[in-house]
Amino acid sequence: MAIQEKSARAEVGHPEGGRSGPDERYNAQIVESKWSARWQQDPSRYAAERDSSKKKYYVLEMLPYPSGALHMGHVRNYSIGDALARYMWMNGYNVLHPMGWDSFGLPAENAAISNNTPPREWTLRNIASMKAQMKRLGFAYDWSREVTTCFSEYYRWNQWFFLKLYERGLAYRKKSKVNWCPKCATVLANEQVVNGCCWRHEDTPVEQRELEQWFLRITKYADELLRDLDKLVGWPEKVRTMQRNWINRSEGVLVDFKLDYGPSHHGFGPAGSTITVFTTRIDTIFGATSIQLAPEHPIVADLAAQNPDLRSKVDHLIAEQRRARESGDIGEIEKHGVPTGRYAINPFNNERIPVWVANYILMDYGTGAIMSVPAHDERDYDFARKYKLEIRLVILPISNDPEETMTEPPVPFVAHDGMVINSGMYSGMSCAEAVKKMTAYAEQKGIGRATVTYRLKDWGISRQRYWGTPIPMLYCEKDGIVPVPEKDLPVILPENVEITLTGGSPLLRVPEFVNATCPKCGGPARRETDTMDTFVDSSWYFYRYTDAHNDRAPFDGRVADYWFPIDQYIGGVEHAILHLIYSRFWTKFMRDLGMIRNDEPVERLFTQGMVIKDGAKMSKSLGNIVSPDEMVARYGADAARLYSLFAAPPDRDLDWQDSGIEGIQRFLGRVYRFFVRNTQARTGRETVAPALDPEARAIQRKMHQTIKRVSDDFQGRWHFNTCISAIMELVNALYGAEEAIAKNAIPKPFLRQVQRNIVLLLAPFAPYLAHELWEMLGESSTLLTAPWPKFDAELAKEEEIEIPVQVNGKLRSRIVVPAAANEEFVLERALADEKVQAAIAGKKIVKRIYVPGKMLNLVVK
RNA sequence: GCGAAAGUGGCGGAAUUGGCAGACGCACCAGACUUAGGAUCUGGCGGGUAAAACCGUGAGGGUUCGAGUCCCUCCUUUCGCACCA
Repeated sequence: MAIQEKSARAEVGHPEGGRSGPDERYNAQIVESKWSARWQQDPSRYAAERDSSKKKYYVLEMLPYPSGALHMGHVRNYSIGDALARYMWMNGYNVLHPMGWDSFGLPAENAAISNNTPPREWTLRNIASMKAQMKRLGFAYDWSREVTTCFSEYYRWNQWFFLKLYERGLAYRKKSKVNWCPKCATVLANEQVVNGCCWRHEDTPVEQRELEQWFLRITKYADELLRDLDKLVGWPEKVRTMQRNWINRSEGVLVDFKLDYGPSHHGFGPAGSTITVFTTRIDTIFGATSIQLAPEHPIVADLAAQNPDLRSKVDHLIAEQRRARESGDIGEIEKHGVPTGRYAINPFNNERIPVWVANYILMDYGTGAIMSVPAHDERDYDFARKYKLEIRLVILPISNDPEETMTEPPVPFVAHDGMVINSGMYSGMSCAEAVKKMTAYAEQKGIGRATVTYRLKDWGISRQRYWGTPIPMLYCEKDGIVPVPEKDLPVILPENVEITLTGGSPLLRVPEFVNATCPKCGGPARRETDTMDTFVDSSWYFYRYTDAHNDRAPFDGRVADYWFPIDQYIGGVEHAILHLIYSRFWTKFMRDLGMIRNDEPVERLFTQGMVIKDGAKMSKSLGNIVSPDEMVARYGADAARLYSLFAAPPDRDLDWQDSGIEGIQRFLGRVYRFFVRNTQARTGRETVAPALDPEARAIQRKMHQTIKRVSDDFQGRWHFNTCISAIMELVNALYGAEEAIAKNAIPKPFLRQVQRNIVLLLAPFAPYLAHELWEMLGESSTLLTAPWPKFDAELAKEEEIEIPVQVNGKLRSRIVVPAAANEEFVLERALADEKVQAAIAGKKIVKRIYVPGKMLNLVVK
């Protein structure tokens, strides 16, 4: 209520007033509606040029999910991107600044269930309202290139890509353990599991299910995805590290240990007679004193089949691992295990070592089996201590001191740069040498091979959901898995589908969809009813912007070639390993298809901080949401945008304060009022007199300094908060000069130049006010492409500078000297200063440090 | 546990290269204009003092003529990774 009263009153303004009368008051609502209406009339206003001779600049903000309304995080993201796009326009670039909708996904289905609205209708309605919000906020998007991923014009190309992947063996179907979110009622990719829970439901533990699924062979590009991270120097180091960790390449050796169950044993189970372990430390193999298997290892299943006691113990370990995974503190659980009573032979020394099952061995990494070397691995050490297994030292530290080398190190000794001992013919070698020789030996004897293991797994893209891209595959009784022929694309997602979160994919219950004809034999076939992960949609959408209406291909490679790579991509860090790794993979695949020539999609990446309120991330459950609509209604779009840039540097979290945006609103009003009071119609000739009075000169200096500060930040740190401070300082200086203006001490043409530059500096940040003032100045050119102001380094220089004078490092006085003064002059003035004299009285100057233009320090005794 | 970033007035934040700590804004205080102020303008605003001195950038050490900034130890917060063999 209070809010409404307030805004109502602000809109009307107040009939009377002190210094600022009614016509001086800045009414953002009226001014912004006026410009908004004008901008709508020219849809090609922000269109990128085709066949331009200008240098291109592709600036992109991550496309939103059409949830229904923008939140402040969006506003911040887009305010950064929009400021940059406008800055680049003003610098003469051919700018591509598009926007679209990541519009497939589960929330649409949830909405369908809770409000009985079809997902498509719900989604399109949301898009319409969010698009209106974006327009009201004044973001300069080229809407002629809008991409909506839930339209068949778009998702048919997802299907087309899928066929290409399938042709090249990069899409395959396999039955495997997959992550299942019970709330989403669908499978999740590894990347979508966060701390053992669903990425969308942080309190819902992910379950494991055995399902037939489609996978994309992203691991084929694992090495390149890792290697090329080094090239991405325009990316935050943090994101590169996260991707490196996620891919987690490790070089090692697979070694076969033959099972030796002894004479009483009758045959092996279906899993065979060999345990293959993966190790990165084959040099320690003579120190292996047991084999440890993951509880879900097939050999364990064989052994447990004959041993009910072992079965129950193993089941216990499996349950424990699952609990740990779900609670997210894998790694914290205590290590324990059970002996199987069986043995395996170390192929290097023919030693019989016991086979155990341990809860710290993961089935989904390496081979799910390790050789345990307690003396040289911390986990193996803990385990061996607990179960009294032998700890055998086979590596010694190397030191320059010969005596030290021979000293036994405390175990576990995990260094890689030691010397091998107790290892037969390998004793005396360095670790590195032993690794080489032992690997060669294993390969020669056929008992092992060098290999590379990744944590990165193939990308499971099947989703048992309705609102996504249908996977263009058919199952024929006679011909098996058959791809839908390219000419039959798109496979259209049917409408009027009953949506529930139980009973598998909703498409299963649509016979017209499921029942199809096999293109090979003409017989009956069943259509794949799973849809694609929505991260497929976002893996290549930014290529579509370059050629958004192509109906013969996803895009024209020649056009994409002009625009790619994206010069600047801006979004939240939460996509560091999801979207940003998938889209790198997709780019490499498209390159290998011959569609594009770039290896990477994004030249520079910027991850903006979150918007925080009262110390917590804005969320509905905490009730600390600030609605952009409300901010626009109360303070205007300019104020909302400007504040989102002013409150903190863009890479840091932003603490939203309502009183802060009021300050920004005041600033905009101050600028406006200054223009209203001091703008005069342009006279014919406008040349700025070369010599200015000191008061005008001070303004001129400040103006050039401000231009420099703002320009520098766009080129460098993007600390728009300080840019805006700088503009505020310039405006404050003009307020201080109003008396001088009144008595004509500031030449009018010069003042006009200052005003013009202020508008240009404001244009990327507060486009509405900037346009209003541009018009007020009588400018007829398009502000969007008006040249960015240049600063003159000479004019920005101070003529007189204040030099702090320190005595023994303590500030004692400040003296004002001409900027060009030399050291002798500064010293002379300093020594003449009373306070300095007092500080050095009776002492001798033993040293002096003069930093030209910065400070003078006298060291006295 | 490992790794990264951060810690500055009542608050958001400045100080880009080791060189005047606290720009700019908020809040607050005072004055002006006012019937009125939640508008606007002007001034004040780290602590301390009558004024100075002096103290002050998470804590403690160090390097330096000089440290918010560099080095060492520690604390706190946030983020990432976490039985990865």
